[in-house]
Amino acid sequence: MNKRRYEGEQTKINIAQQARTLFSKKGYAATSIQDICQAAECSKGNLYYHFKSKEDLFIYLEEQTFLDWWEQLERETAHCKTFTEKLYIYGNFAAGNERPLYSAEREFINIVGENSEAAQRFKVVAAGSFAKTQKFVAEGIAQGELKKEELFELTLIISSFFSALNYYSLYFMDNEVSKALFYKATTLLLKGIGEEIRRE
Amino acid sequence: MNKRRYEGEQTKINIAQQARTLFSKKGYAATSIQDICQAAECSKGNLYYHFKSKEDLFIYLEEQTFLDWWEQLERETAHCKTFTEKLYIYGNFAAGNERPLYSAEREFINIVGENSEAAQRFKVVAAGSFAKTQKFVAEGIAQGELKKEELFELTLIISSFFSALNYYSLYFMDNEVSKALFYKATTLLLKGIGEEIRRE
DNA sequence: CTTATATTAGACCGAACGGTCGGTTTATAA
DNA sequence: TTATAAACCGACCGTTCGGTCTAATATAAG
Repeated sequence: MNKRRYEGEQTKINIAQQARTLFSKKGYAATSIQDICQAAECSKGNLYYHFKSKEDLFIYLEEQTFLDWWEQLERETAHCKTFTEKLYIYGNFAAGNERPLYSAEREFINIVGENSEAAQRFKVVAAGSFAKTQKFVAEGIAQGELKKEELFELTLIISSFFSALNYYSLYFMDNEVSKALFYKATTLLLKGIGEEIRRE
Repeated sequence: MNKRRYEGEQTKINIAQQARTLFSKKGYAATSIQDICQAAECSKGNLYYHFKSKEDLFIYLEEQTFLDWWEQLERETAHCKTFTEKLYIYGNFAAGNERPLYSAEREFINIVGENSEAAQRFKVVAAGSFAKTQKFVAEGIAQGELKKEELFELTLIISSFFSALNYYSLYFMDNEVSKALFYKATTLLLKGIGEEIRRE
């Protein structure tokens, strides 16, 4: 009972991957189960064998992506000495497609309903992600590289800054150009967009 | 042929208003025509008498909202002497619900298709809005209050900064608290989140 | 070989959706 | 008063969606 199990696992992974691409590209509602099956080259029955529902699949992706994202970030920032360096890497990550479900998240909540079980599960994941970011930001403050603003607010500002830039920049440019923009944006976020002339 | 015309116009306005609220709260897909009819207390036939389709209604709102938004902003910033003052007002605007279709926009494009006629019409509106913002930012640079960064990039950064903050802050707080956050965020955007200790 | 189980397929279902259509109401012009 | 057209209604239609179900197949275990 091994080869069978393995192949099934592979199928599940493949479905998840295709679904992630589609959800991130087309959003939650506009991606139908049929679309996913077509992309993954599997039948509907097969998909529903591996996932309980569309909601379930989405949340699975959300959890998965969240874990991968932070794991990778932590690995790549392990060698950094300053928080500033880490922030640039964080920005570079956000510029990529590594966590591409932003645009579908709110949509998902809207459709399944704010108080549904699915929304609750989703919020647990989101809260976990936010907590990670908050810890990340706290480090920056502790190291004296960020202004001593209220932690929650500062985290909200930083995380929304990057996620939005990702969201919007994809309208206009491809990934490579986007990364250059993110580098500049990180600098501006750190040093401000304002000219320093006035020292009132 | 007067009272009739007037009432018809009122009905249309009412439908648009209710639709706007719903779209901004629930998104595009999750808001059904029935929902809108129920909120506007009118029949489906009546809605389709005033609007050609759901797409049409959405684009109508987008145009309408875009015009109102800038008109109001220009009125309220007319007295400002510095760009900085204007930016705070811009931020305050973004914190409110005055242009609430952000979350539904990408969704809309996804659903109607990138190359559909509806998407093209939408993009005209979006481009108009972006052009306005760009002009706004250019003023800030010209007045020496913003760093002389590349105009397009700086505009993208600023506009996405505020729209995202709006998007995310609504997860956590109501409008009043949100406005306070936006004030602080504007300051940080101008002066940077980084601590200035190092002058390497 | 037989049996149990994991996996896959796709026809099918009811619900909900956007949109249509024939008909009704009502203010106004004649 | 009557004719007209704007404004409005809600039953209805075709389609698509998420999801189910039954049958078939492949494989491990006995």
